[in-house]
Amino acid sequence: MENEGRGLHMKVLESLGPAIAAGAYPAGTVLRTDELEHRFEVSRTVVREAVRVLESMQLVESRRRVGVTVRPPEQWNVFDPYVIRWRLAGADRPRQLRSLTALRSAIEPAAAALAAESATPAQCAALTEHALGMVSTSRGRQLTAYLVHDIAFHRVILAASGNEMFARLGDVVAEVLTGRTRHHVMFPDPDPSAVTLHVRVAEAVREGDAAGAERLTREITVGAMAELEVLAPEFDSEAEHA
Amino acid sequence: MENEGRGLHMKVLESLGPAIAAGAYPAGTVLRTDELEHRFEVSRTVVREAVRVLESMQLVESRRRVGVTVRPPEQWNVFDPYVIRWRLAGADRPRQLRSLTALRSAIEPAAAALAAESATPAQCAALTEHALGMVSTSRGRQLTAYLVHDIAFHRVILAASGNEMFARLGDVVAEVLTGRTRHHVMFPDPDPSAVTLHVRVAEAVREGDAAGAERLTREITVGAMAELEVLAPEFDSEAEHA
DNA sequence: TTGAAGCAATTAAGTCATACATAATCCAGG
DNA sequence: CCTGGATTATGTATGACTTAATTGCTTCAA
Repeated sequence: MENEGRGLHMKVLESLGPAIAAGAYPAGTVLRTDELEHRFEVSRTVVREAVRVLESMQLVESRRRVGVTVRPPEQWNVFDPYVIRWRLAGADRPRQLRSLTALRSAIEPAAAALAAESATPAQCAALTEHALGMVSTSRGRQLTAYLVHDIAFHRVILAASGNEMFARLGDVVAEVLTGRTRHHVMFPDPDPSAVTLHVRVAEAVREGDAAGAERLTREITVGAMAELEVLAPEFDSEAEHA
Repeated sequence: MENEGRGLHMKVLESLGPAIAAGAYPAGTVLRTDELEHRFEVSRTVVREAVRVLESMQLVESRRRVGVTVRPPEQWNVFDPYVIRWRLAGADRPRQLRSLTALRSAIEPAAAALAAESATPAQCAALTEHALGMVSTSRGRQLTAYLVHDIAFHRVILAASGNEMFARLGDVVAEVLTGRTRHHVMFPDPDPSAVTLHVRVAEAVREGDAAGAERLTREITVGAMAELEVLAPEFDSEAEHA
């Protein structure tokens, strides 16, 4: 997701989006377009295009005579990749990480079960390759190399499920895994039992053992949630529905 | 989701979006903006805004000197509510319905388990109310009334999970349930066993029985998938990864 | 002859500024 | 309390200009 300078409206978007997602503008805040064009020193055209995109993400609502109103967080398109990334970069990162990990826990076991039934030989090979890659990089602070294999592994599982929506969550999982490594919400060395589980998932998928693949993958995601509890317990699960 | 005439760019969006989602423009097709403004008889401003939104959905990519290129379906934001609705209205509705039902099967049991642990009394009451409503409308071709309760029931489960991402899928589930009723991909009268399951889920959630709520909800979603197999078997599950 | 590198023309999107239209909101005036 | 114009910020249209990428031509070298 390398959307840098591609267009001036992107500049505005990459500035306003994260700010809104971080809660810098409480729900109900109104932004006037002429204020924005002055603030970012761009033309009306550019501001409007940025606003239209924010509107499509349900972050804001634009109404005549009143302005661009920030919508309450419950209405945001929390599945939009941009919104996910912006929120992960912002203040409520812990809660976001919890939500995403719970999502993973629900999706990945199901994806693994489907993958066991329909993965191609090439996908099985890739799975084994990355699982072994995780084994060989799990010691000696090779976190970056480990992360690459970890992400690739989960991407293959999701893609091999044959379900386009599961497959699309590959980016999300990548963000989560990258995020927890980059922000050190992870032990210096990966949990050895997690590494073993990945190897066993690869085996189960290759052997067409759907139930096994599902169960083992569930163990992985349960572990991920537990890890989150230990390392970032600043929020209680119950606290989410305000 | 009642986005009617709200803005001219919406008109363009509601025309171009469904067309692209339906595959009317194969991946790689280039649309020139001046052609679009002529076709829809609107100004550049309007066309550009619509294109920006389509771009944020990853349906198209706009590049200088080349035009607005339609992206391959694998890159689309298939979680975007608009994209979901457009695809459900289009040609590959059966496949879309399969993907979404598989998604439900993964999410809803997990949501029910969480709901059993954190649902408020009000939410438990709503659950019971809608489950009973389903019972009382399950006979005599009261499909519309039944649908209202069915949607509400699943919405409450997802909301009561306390996970914002699960909660956001309420609209998606509503679309699926509405779609299968409206397009008659459903028997004249709902399956009695499904109705009973909803009542039992409501009980399990009320009693805080997470495992039970999860298992019963899984039975509901498995039933939904089976129903789909029977009534719309035009595609094979395996056929999805081209 | 071929082909690779470089350069200039072309083209369509990107940006800006201005003018005008439209629909909510606000505020008298009844 | 209701009504109706004044107000105001977004919505739309248009013309002029900028920018970057593609095309294709030219040139030079192997």
